[in-house]
Amino acid sequence: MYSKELLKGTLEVIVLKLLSEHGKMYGYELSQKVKEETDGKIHLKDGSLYPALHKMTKDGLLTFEEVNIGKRVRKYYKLTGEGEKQKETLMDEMKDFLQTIEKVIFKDFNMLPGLC
Amino acid sequence: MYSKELLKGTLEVIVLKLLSEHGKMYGYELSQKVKEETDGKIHLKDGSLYPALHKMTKDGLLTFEEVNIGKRVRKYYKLTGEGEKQKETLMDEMKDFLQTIEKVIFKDFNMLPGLC
DNA sequence: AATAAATACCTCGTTATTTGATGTATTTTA
DNA sequence: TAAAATACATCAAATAACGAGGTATTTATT
Repeated sequence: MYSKELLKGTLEVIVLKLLSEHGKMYGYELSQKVKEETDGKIHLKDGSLYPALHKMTKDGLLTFEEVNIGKRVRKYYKLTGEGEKQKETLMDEMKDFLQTIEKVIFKDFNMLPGLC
Repeated sequence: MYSKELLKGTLEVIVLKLLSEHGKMYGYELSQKVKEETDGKIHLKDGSLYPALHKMTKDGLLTFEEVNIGKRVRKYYKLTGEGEKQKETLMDEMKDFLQTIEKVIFKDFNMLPGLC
């Protein structure tokens, strides 16, 4: 696991990206997906994820619908138009950020060839 | 400039890397160097940098010597042995982190393959 | 059948880093 | 000579993620 400070600012863009990719997902599914895709290196924890989903909904980036699964209720989230725009913005920012960090810290490596 | 959250957790590793590279540097010099190397995209601000240098010194990662330049005093910082070790640790962590973020957010990026 | 583990949501006080504001003082440039 | 750059410093405020705690259902294990 990474120091939590490093993760700051990554939660929102990760959620937006995954929802953009998969159409609709519920909270628990998002956390499982991220854990799976990062080999357990990134955890979207309950205490971070649910408040973030609520905030993003309040900010107009997401909407949700409740679906009954037996006696449980799942909240499926999806992007709004604004959420889609924000996804683009944050991904551009993230890409630029990764490249800048790579340059200043790893200038003698080429660790992120996919971002060229 | 990046959303300030993204920069969290990057300050320490940046300082350690630059000091490792240049032997000894003073605060103002560090901030100028980072600004220069990132085309102004990353600012180590006074309010962040000086407290961080003090903390890292307290933590045994840095030592400093004061040098008189006319009537001014510059504090030249350099890495301790522990600081060198911490540099390695944080660089490894950062590299892993960047690659993980790239994987989860930019996995389908293969635009401009000829420019790599 | 009983129990543990996994699923699925939630809240809220604590924590830690960065920032912005503010300050002092010297040296260089216009 | 005034402005800009150099060079250090402190501290209250902001804020995002976390940990701890909670409720409840479903599935797997013993």
